[in-house]
Amino acid sequence: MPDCRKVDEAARLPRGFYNRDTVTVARELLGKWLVHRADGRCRAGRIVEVEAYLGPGDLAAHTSRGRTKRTEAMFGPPGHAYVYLIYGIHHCMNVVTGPEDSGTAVLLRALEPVCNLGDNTHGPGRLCKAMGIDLRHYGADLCGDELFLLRPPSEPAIEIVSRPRIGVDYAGEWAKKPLRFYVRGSGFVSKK
DNA sequence: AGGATGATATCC
DNA sequence: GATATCATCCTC
Repeated sequence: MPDCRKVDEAARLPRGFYNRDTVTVARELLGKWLVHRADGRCRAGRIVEVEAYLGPGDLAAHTSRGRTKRTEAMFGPPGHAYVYLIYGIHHCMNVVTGPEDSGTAVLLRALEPVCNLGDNTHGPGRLCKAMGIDLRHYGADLCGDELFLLRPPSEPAIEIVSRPRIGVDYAGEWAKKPLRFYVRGSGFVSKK
C-alpha cells in the first residue's frame, strides 16, 4: 500500500491538465491521486471511476439548465471543485474542466484508499464522506494546498472501460452515451 | 422496494 | 412562499 509521505514527492497536476477536452481529462484522471489536507491530517485516494459531463448541451449535466448560483462553479475556470449536496444527504465532487464558461466537469465516483481513508470509498457520496469533502469546498482551487490532485510517484498501466453513466435515465439519448470510465479490475467501481 | 433529508430550481 | 426533483446510500 502506498504511503502518504509520497504525496510530497509527487507532481501536482497543473491548471493546464484540466483545461482540455473533458473526456480526455476524465480518462486521464484514472490512476491519479486525490489528496485532502486538513487539521494536520493528510487523506489520499487513487481515482478509479469517473463520469464526464459535457456542458449545457448534455441533458444529464447540471449546466444543461443554464447558469445558476448552484452551477456557477461548473461554469468557472478549470481546475476548481464543483461540489453539491444530493438527496439531502450525500455530497458529490466534480473537477471543472475545459475553458471557463464551458460548463463541463468530471464527477469523481470511486477511489482506492491510499492513506487515512476507510474502505468505504466507492460511490460518489461515500468518496466525499471518506475524504471529508463538503460544501465548504465548493469552488475550491485544486491547484491550492488543501485539496488537490497529483500524478503518483509510480503510475502503473491501466485498462480503461467505458460504460453509460449512472442515475441519469431522465436524460434521453444522453443517458446512453458511454461517458463513465473506470479502471478494469479495480474492484472498487460501481456495480452494473 | 422504499425512505432519508436539504438545497435548489421552478412554479405559482 | 410552496412544491417537485434530485449525477445516492442504507435498510428492510
